[in-house]
Amino acid sequence: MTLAANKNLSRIQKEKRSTIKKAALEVFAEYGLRGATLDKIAIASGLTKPNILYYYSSKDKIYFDVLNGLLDEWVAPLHQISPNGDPVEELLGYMRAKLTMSKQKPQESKLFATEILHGAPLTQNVLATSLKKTLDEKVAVINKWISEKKLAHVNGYHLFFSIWAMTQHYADFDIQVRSILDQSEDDLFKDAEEYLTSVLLRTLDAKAP
Amino acid sequence: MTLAANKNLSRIQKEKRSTIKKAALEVFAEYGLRGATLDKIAIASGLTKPNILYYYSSKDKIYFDVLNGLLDEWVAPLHQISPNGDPVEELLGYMRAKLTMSKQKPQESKLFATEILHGAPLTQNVLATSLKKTLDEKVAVINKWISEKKLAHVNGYHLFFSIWAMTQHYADFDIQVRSILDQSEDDLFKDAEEYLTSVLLRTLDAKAP
DNA sequence: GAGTTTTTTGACCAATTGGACAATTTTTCT
DNA sequence: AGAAAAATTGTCCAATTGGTCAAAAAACTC
Repeated sequence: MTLAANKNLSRIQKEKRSTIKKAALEVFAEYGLRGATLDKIAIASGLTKPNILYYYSSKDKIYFDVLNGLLDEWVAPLHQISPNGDPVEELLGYMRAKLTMSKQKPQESKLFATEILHGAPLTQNVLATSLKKTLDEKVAVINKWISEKKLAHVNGYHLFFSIWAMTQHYADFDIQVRSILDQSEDDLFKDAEEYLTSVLLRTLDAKAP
Repeated sequence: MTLAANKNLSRIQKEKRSTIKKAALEVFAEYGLRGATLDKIAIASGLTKPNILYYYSSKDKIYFDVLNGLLDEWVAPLHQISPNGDPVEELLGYMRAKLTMSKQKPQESKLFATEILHGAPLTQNVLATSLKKTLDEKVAVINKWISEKKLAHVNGYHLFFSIWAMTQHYADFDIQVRSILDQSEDDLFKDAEEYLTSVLLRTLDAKAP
């Protein structure tokens, strides 16, 4: 956790804060920080505006709290990559975890994308410290694997960028994807996984030029 | 052009509309439609707010005009893919064109991303008709190439999705990329092109399982 | 250069916004 | 049950917003 959470909160406080965060996620994901209004969050949560401000002293505080909850979740799958596993399997697993997040938590992905797109006012710090540190470590693992000939010679940083980009695309740009492909969600993600698996397998295969 | 443009406009009208659109692109790309204000556009353009409203009757009209100019540009490289060229070269060229756009027109990319992310209120129509039509054609070309054994057996739609995602990522998420990689822009895009070329070459190679 | 049209602007307005606050209601604790 | 604490809400406010309008200033025509 980035912030001490649920410390000395009553049952009602925990419930209401959770209700507010859930509603706020919907609204922020759809409208962004500046486009979201307390009235919209109030309606989405079924609470009154002053009641929301009783739990969060400002709109920005809500945004901060929602976003902080997201960041940990966003980085989490990265920690699952084990230096001891099979390189290709580890990275395929990471891609699948990210793709699953896109399917099951599209709002979170969109909110994160909006935040970065608009200058990452609240996250730049975390990106430059915590995320960079974790990623540096994982890229070191990649480079070790490459030196052991277990992986094709790829740029580790850009490998992760491309995995992020390709998987999050299905959440962030879902409207575009769905304008073009008229499939059920399950079929779409099945095809996506198949395609991405094929791309990664070919990209990472140590036995290629 | 999506709309009849510059029809019977005086010199001043052309100049001022262009000034407004340029300033509006900056502001919309940074703040989104709802976060952008006429005051910000006024300051960015050096005009007064009523003067802007003399040329565009509303904020939405400005957004509409700016976005429409973008859409053509966004789809254009797709038309350059020729069924008669070498398949891999054609698709590599397309990827490079999109990557160059990300480098040279990041604001356009961000504005487009924001629009899609927030539900594509103005573009959904274009996506579902014009873009879908063009993409269907190009995927047909891909499938022809595959049947001629000139290309690996890939899902054409997801191939394009991944090219879009990977190239636009460098514009849309530049803040994240730059938080992690502390390079000059030129070096960054050189590495990106090298990596993406390698991914595409391996993904598209007809002589692989 | 007078007259007409186009462009520009200061002052203003109504609606929406984030937020304050006192009063009321509900919950909790004994 | 009754006091104290916590939760809820109706009402209000100042700031910001998109947009109007009449008057002034420039630009263009003859």
